[in-house]
Amino acid sequence: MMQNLVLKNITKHISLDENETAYFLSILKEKKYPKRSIILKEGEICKTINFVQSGTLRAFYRDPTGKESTIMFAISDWWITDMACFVNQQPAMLNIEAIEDSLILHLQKEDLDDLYLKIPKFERFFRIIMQNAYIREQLRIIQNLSLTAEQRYYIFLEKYPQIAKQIKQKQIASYLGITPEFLSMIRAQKNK
Amino acid sequence: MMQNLVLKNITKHISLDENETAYFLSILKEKKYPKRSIILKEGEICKTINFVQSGTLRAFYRDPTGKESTIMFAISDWWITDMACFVNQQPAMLNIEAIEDSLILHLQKEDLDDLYLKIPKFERFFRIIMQNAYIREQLRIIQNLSLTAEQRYYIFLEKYPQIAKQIKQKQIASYLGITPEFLSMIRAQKNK
DNA sequence: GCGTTTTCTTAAACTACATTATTTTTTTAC
DNA sequence: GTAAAAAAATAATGTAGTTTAAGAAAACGC
Repeated sequence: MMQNLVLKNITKHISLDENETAYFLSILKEKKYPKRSIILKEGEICKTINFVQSGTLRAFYRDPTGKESTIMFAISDWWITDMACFVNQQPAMLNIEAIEDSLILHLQKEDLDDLYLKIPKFERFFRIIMQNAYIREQLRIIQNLSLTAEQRYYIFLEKYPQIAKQIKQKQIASYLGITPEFLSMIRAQKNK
Repeated sequence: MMQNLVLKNITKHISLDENETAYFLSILKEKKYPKRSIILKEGEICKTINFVQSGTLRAFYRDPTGKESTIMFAISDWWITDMACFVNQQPAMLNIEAIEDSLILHLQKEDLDDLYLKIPKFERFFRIIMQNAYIREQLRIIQNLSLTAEQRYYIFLEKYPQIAKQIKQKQIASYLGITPEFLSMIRAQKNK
């Protein structure tokens, strides 16, 4: 079960033989996180990139006044980390929390660096993962610059119906960059 | 000269032998773009990823009302394309224009796909390029969500002083997601 | 070098969204 | 199941940034 999902994720982009599969699985560390627990806390060094086997995670930035901005959600079959912190092994800007009970596979920085050398196909795999992440973030920037909050809300609902079902409205609001009160107003409009 | 800059850019992350270098250079196509000329037009298929050897490019989205949002600038030593369009060979969302006379090296999609197979080290190279792009875009999202326009303006000036010197204020405004009039107000404040 | 076009500035009126406060609804903890 | 806590809704007031318009400054084309 554990193997299946992450291997299926990998083999969307590269194929692995038995040895490679065994080696890759051997460097993953599985860990359970109950709802509301913390996977990464700002200021800590982010040692792992994380695959969500089940559950839901949320990455958010907390500004000096305490205001939270949700940077991304990750559900089953997604990879998530504070990439800046992970790559450069610097203190994390982001917090990552479980918003449902979650089962996470951790891949350590050193193990990933080794993996790139031992099985260079993983360069390809993560090249594609990074490429997709870049494309996603750039599209989000375009939308944040050119659309109203209301338009962004309905696009979010369409694009991530699964996630929308699982999370609080205030978390959607903090992803859209608006207050929960204003999101409430947007939703009230709909029924006019 | 041409070789030097792009090779220097590549060898920051991977090393190439003579044959590899020659092959890589052979698939690049150099082209001059005078100021105000168009490298990519929305709706076209984006066939190349582009290295700026000299000059300055701007990628922007034009919404249905004609309002422009600048997505990125690229100066000497940067890679730029409409990545979503390039990767999936779909019609471009973005326009890319030269805002100075520019000398560009084009790398075609098919040639890059071949390159990944012939010299897999380039998977690593572009993995790192994509990773950095992702990190940059994510930081921009964090800043757009958590900072005021004024704060974003001064961060832009600090982070990209080179670019700031070369471009029009209205282009900075459209990168920050504000009107040129409001940027003028911000700048006027400073002198109080 | 000069007329034309584009960019920048200033200012008044406007709007999308924030803030604060109160009430209602939903979720959580035991 | 129930009390307490958190989330959502509603509404009044406030503000960061927009719009429109007009004049001044800078850049451009020939």
